[in-house]
Amino acid sequence: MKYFALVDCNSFYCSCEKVFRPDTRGRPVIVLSNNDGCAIAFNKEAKDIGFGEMCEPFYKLKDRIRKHNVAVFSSNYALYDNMSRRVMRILHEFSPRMEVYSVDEAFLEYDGFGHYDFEQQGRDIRNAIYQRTGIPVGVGISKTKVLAKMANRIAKETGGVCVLNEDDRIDEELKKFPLKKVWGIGRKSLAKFTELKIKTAYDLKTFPDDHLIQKIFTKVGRQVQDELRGISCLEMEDSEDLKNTGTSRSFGYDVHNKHELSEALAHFATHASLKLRRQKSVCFSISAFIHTNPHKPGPQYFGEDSIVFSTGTCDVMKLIQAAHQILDRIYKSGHGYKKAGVMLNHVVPAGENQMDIFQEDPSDNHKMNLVMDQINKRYGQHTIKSAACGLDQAWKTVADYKSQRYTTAWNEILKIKVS
DNA sequence: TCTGGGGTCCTAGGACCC
DNA sequence: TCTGGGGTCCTAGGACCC
Repeated sequence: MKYFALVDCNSFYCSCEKVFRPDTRGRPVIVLSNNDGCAIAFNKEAKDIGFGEMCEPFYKLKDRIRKHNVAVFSSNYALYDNMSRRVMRILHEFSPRMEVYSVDEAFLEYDGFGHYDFEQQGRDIRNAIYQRTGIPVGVGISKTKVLAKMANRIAKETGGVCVLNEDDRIDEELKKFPLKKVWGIGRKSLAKFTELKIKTAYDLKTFPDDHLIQKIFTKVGRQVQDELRGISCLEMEDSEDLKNTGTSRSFGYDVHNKHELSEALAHFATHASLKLRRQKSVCFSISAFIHTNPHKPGPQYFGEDSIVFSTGTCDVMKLIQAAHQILDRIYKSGHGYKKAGVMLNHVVPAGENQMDIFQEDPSDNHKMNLVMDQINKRYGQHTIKSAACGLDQAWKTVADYKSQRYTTAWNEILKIKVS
């Protein structure tokens, strides 16, 4: 019998900020999305006083934030990514079979051969991560991924570790567990389940008509149902390579000028191509889009197009060029653009490109890409870049409450004053 | 005034082929 | 004029996740 553990960092972004800002201890903490647009992460203190609705616009919260002395941060992905890596590295010591599911959570698999004291294992994981990173985590362990997810939810309310092993105990918890909290059940299917009078996880587990579930909720719904029954359908995914990747941003203001859009797209293509090169992959197509602000009244425009390459590429210059070609096709003057982005699709490992990518296309300058990456790694992001990205980048997103990159930039390292 | 960003998987249906 | 059946591949869009 296999077992799955789900380890999930408690309000991860807030916890990262708290590690370096002990003065926020005991205070509510909120982290904002890109562009300081809306609130996306809340610590327990913030949730306790009523915050917690995902993606509520920041401007609507300002009064309450002031009233409750909430500590507010712009999102600082350099910090979160680095803290995430530290957590994952520690976690890896606990099982060789690990799947990093997101920036703040990972599955561990335990095979059926060893005899494990899972309660103890859970406590050890928590202690190790907290001691070595300052990040608190919850650990849920059970027979399937869906049940491990559920155990993790329970763990967060009951002291940090929850092991669901005995069938009677599982059923008891399933009966108390609302369907909408089950992993894989979203808003749309919840409505349909309600029509079928399926309200709890237990209702779904014991629903007699499997064919009906298959018909309405497709394979996905059936898998959730089986997983709740303790039949494992969702395996560990071992490849961490992205299959698609992209970069997009909302702008700090409405952009009317095509030149600014072209700079932004160059910037996004640069960023996305770096993600490709990091995992030693190439893409066979690029798409780019620009769109107006959907929250504003008046005519909207959403322009998008793509270009397919005959050979895979991760060459930043080639991708910028392609993004600009797309912009020429989709740009319409007279609109104020609020958001744009670049996506790289049909991604495959560079080695799987029909021929060796490093010899295949002479127009791809790989040496130059490698040198640029090395310089930027050593001296900081954007030290060297294509002039197409522009210099002032006035369209940049707003981030008025950003903390320092304590762990990844020498000049922003934590300073301690002794007085 | 101010409303995020980045992913995955699945299915239906069209295009195409024999 | 009448006009089958079966298969594959691809893509757009839906749903879900963090």
